[in-house]
Amino acid sequence: MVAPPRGIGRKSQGRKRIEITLIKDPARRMVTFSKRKSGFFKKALELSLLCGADVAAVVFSPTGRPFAFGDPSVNHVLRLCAPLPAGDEDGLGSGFPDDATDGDERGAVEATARRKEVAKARVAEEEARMSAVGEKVLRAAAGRFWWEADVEALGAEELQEFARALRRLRDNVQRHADKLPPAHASQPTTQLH
Amino acid sequence: MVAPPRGIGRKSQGRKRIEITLIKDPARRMVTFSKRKSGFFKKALELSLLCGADVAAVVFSPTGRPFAFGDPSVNHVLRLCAPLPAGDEDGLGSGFPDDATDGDERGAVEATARRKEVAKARVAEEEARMSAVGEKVLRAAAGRFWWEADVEALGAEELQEFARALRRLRDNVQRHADKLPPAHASQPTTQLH
DNA sequence: TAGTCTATAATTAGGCG
DNA sequence: CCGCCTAATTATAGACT
Repeated sequence: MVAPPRGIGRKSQGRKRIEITLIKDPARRMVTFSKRKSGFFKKALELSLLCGADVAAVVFSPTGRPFAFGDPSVNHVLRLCAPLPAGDEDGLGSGFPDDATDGDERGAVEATARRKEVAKARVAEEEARMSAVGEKVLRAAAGRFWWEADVEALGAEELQEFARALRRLRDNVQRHADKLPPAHASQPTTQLH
Repeated sequence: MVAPPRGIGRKSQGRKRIEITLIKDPARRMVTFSKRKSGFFKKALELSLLCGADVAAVVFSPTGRPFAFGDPSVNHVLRLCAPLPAGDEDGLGSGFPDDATDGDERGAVEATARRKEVAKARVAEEEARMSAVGEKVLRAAAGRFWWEADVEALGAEELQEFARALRRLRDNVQRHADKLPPAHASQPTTQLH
């Protein structure tokens, strides 16, 4: 625009702080979604370029539209998650919209079956492993509360895993503690659909 | 060199601009990766919270280590891509647990290395999952382990106390971790040699 | 629904412990 | 690797187009 508005010429108050909670107004929510989706994918791209990391991201808009980003491609990255012996469905490679600038693609169906299984297997193994550490901690806490467990009973590696888990959990708790106070307004992370 | 103002030394020169291209120095690259990965996942979380969108992201570090974020969970989001037809599609089953077979697209040596990384992946995924505030898959902790506590179900006061206990335990763990022999605890990244 | 613009909030490069 | 700190770079909420 050539001539900036005069009179009440307050062009912008600049960015305002907003609390990270579901935006009620659908319209504003979509605008924010659109902007942040762009920023999100941009971050994904920078991460892959700067660090040479493989990155894949899938996001469903509030209205259910799928968007995806992948470097080298979503399928490529997801394939890395599944070192499956059977290459039976090698013909996939196209199911996902591999660009951030798309919006109306469907049909990641073929590749999904595989991803689903892999994810399931991973979760199972991961839980088994963690439960091992968890049980050891509980054993070390015999009679007391788990948070009073005898840490010295853990090995170096277990200790590290344990510490990581704790840090994560603690941050998680902290995060919720900050925005819970408001009487009864808080709501679960996601509940759409 | 220009003599810096004597007296109190400047602690930092502040952020410097960098061009978005592969960072040569491995060490620096990993540092950047860690920081940006955090930021990236945080953006993913905010996007899901603000817009009630389902988001899933998988990232492989420069060393091949996998990290994932998912709200409500990676599996949940990916599942949205496949309405899972009535027909049986769970036939795969083989999973990847012990089938040493990997995508030999990278050679035997690297394959072995990757296997070790995959073992580590359990923890990474666990962390990512816990960081996803809306995690509902593991939510029904009835009979689960404390480390997957349903944070959202806690009241404000309980939350504070919980966080306090957590912090205390974490410090305790950290304290012991420092005393442990530098066996293999000092190299969390687990190089693939 | 997607660009533009502005002022400000948020992220983060580089250093240190 | 994690956390903290500082200062500069980015990302963006809000308002329009």
